[in-house]
Amino acid sequence: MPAVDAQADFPALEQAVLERWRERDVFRESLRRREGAPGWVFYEGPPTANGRPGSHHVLSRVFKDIFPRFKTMRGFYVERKGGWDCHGLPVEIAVEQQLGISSKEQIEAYGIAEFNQRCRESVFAFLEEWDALTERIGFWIDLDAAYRTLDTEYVESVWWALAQIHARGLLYEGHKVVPYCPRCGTALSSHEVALGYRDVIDPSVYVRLGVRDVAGSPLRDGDALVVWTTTPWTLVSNAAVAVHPDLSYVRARAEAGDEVLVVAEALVERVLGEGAQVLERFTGRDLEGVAYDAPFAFIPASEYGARGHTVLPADFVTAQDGTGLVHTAIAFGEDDFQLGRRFDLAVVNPVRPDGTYDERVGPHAGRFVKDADRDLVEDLRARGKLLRATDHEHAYPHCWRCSTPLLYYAKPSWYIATSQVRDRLLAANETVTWHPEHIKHGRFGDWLEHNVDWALSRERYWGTPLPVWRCPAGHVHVVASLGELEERSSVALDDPHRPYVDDVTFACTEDCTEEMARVPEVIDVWFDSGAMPFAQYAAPLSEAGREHFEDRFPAQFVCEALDQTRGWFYSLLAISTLLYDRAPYENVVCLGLILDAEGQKMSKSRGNTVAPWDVIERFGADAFRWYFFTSKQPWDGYRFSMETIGEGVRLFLRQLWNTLVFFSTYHPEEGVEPVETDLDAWARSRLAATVEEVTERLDAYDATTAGRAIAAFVDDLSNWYVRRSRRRFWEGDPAAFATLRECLVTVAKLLAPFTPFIADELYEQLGAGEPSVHLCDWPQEDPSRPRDGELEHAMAVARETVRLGLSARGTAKVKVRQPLHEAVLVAAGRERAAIERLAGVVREELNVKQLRFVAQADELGSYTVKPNYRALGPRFGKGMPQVAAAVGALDPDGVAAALREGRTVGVMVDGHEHELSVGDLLLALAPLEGYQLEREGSHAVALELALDDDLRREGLAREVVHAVQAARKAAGLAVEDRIALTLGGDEGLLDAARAHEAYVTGETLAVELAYDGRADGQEAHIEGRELRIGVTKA
RNA sequence: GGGCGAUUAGCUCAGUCGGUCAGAGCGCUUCUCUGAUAAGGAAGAGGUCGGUGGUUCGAGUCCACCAUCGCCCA
Repeated sequence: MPAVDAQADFPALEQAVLERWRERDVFRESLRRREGAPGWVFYEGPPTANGRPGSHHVLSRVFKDIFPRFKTMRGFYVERKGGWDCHGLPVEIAVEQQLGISSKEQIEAYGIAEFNQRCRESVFAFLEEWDALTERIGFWIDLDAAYRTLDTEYVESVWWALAQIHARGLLYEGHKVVPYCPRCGTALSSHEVALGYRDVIDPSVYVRLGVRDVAGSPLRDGDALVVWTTTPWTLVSNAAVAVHPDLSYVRARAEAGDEVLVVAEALVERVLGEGAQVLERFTGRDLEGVAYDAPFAFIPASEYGARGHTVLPADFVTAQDGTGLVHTAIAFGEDDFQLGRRFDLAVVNPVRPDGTYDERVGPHAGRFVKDADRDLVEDLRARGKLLRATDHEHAYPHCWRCSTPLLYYAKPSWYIATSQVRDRLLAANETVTWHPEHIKHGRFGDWLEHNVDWALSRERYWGTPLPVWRCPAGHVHVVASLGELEERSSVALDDPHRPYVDDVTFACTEDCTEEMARVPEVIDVWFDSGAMPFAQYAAPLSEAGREHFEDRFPAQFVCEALDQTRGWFYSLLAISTLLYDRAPYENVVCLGLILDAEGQKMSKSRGNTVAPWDVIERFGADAFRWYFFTSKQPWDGYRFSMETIGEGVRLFLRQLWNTLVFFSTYHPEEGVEPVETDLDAWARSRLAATVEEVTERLDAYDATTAGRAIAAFVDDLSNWYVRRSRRRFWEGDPAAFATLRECLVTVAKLLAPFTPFIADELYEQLGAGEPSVHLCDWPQEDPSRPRDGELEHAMAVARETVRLGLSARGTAKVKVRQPLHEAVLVAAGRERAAIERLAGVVREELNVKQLRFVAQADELGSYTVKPNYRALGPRFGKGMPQVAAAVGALDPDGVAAALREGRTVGVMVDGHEHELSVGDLLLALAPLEGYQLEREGSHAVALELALDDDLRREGLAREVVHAVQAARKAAGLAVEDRIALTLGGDEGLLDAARAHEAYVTGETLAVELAYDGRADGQEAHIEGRELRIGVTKA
């Protein structure tokens, strides 16, 4: 093969690979080759293309890529259909900003048709950049056939799903309390609410409410209930006070005061201060029905119904904070609302949609409610109803686009009764494998446990229209398709969006003469994306689509960021459970957040985002991918920095590449006998082990460990196999080439899902047959070459021995270039056999003439003996300290001798004799004077440091070679150039060179060697002696 | 306020079943090797494994509480 460029520029190389993929149509070919194979299904969670893709999109896209690639190579047919999320408030807001408007009135004045047309265009504003980035990072997905949630067929599938849900009685209009932005005039989704929490200071007020009707209760006239709130503006519509029926309450008097107040017993001190005097105890149940005077008189009790301004029992009340008595304003809190519904209290809302009080709240009418807080508190104080007022700092939700504090409003909305299928949701979740595992019963399972009905409708414009038609008599019909709509109305719509669909009416489907018209709302975008398993194929309305869907449901794999637990992961599960009573996915990988180098969340507003293109241009897509896959477990999140990615390039990709460069530098020689060595067998065994581990980890969706296993193998290959085998490559041993080639080709395949560019270039350079590595089958263990565990162990021992020997040299400050006579090794049994098997390797690495084994350490050091806790702990339990003491008192050399001979050693514990055998004790070596010795556990290497003249000369000869090599390099010669060499200078050095002339010429590729020391040569100094070197290309 | 997760060397992270191993890489210092490598090898400095209790013969690992950070929710 031709020589590979060692300085290859990876980003440029990747561009060339991309070009090759296009030319050879590799992605489609990889699918064609698996036609008819068992399917493995991946669902693409659709992004919205109305903003630039960021690094976090690269993260999710590369994880969405790796497993489909892996499964394809494993023999599955893995369709990868792209998708785009097209609807929703984020799109509307972007368009509002373009238009410079910010309210519903302005949108309607602009015209819904025009507005929605703008939205339709804006959705794909950055489609080109998305497509370009997707291709550039090697995410193989079919973007041509991508589903789009705005397409008519897609909308129809969604309608069909809603009709199914309605047919089961699970779609209803309900009054619930929703977070609402008074400025924007719409309810917000929980997602949007989560974007806007902010710490604010609100008044914290304790209000006393005098009781009126105490008959049958433990209270007396003149007592007052104490309630607490941080939203004084809701007090004007106080409807009731809630207590927990089982909680203990008291009548009590503050130390200083004489009034009798009612609070939860647990909160007496917090509310009334130390020294409060408890007069009487009772449970909340006893308070039920007690009437009280409302904090404000704007709205009379009668408006609320029979139980207005009385004490009601409620399970949600706690004694955690406040007073244990909860101010209840039906329209402004979910708990309040449910309580009101239960006790038949009317919803009285004196707040207008724009967040101001209406005329019922006399002096405050027309004011924004939160602005009235302070005045209302003063009013309470003036009328003696205020017990205490302080400031309270807490997180409060604000509109994420206009910063207005949100209000919680009871408003009519359409809901899906998911809470009725909660058990089925939980059962479906049980069938899912989550990564990381704790999501299953943690964040996600917990969320399902507390499932509430899905607030489906949005009072907005750009979305899938809610297909609910209703007549003035209140009959409701849900339309399941455009075909049905046309049948009923004789109107054929091309575009199902607003405003066109708003005008379509038809005769009531019930026994009724009225005309049905569509309700004005659109639906939550999360329903769109959650419907993708069938809607992406226009199923079930299209017959072909239905078949596609049935073949591809459920998915084996979905992957998104952690925040999708309450988003897409939930909407998928909910819809799938409602329609098919099963989970839509089998394996979920959750990805963590991307943080900047300081650990701050990346966001546009902070301006600390890292543009993906910068990374790609500097290091390449593979480097980016490799960083995400292997730097850490993906769900833990990333601290993102260019430097870390650069490190990965240097340590892994560069190392791999240079191994290829080395391979391409030499060529097998004709006529050289292949000699397969232990090193070859070792490399292949390590390769097999790596294939096994990578396969196993990828099957478990663990790219991190899998990738690190590949890196460990490449390191072994480069820094041990190649380093140890260099001479065989120079000499052209075909066995070495075959081994390295096999390793590199297999690494290319293992790496294909991780770093598809470099893997493919590696494969291409090695000329391994297919047009692309991505068309290969995944490597499998070769039954004729099983793993050789004994050899892997032997090599590990040999490398450890070398490490100890080099350490000994380092300590003695004897250069490796200086040969030594002997290394003395303490090793026995399996270890000794291992070192003997690989003695050549050990001798060369340590540069010693011979190895001598001693089975016992007596010659080199003395033993110490320690108890093996792992073996003895379970046996002796509490007796371990005594055992340890007894073992410590043993004579180590005696123990060593006994164990060597297979005898046991006795110790006395608690007056009983116990026999300890070889596994119960750990022997370690202590060094003895006189040798340079390194030890670890029972294993040691000592070096004989004495030099004779022969060794010295040989050492000098190696110094000469070293100097000549430096001269070669300085002369700019290529590694394979043959030279004419002349040496001159110090006689001792020349003597050494003469004595080892074959070695010197062989190492330096000198075809001639003269000792006349020409004057134009380079000068070197070796141990203070001068050497003149002349190097010319021969 | 609740739920979940995290906390190990200056930085980025491993650490399996509770056992005698407190680790790797990067960075730093000093050597060294080089016929592929911006590479490799050796030595050194750098740690109360966030804290406090508990369980246990034995805790980085299990439990409780606390602190800090993050995410989700209220």
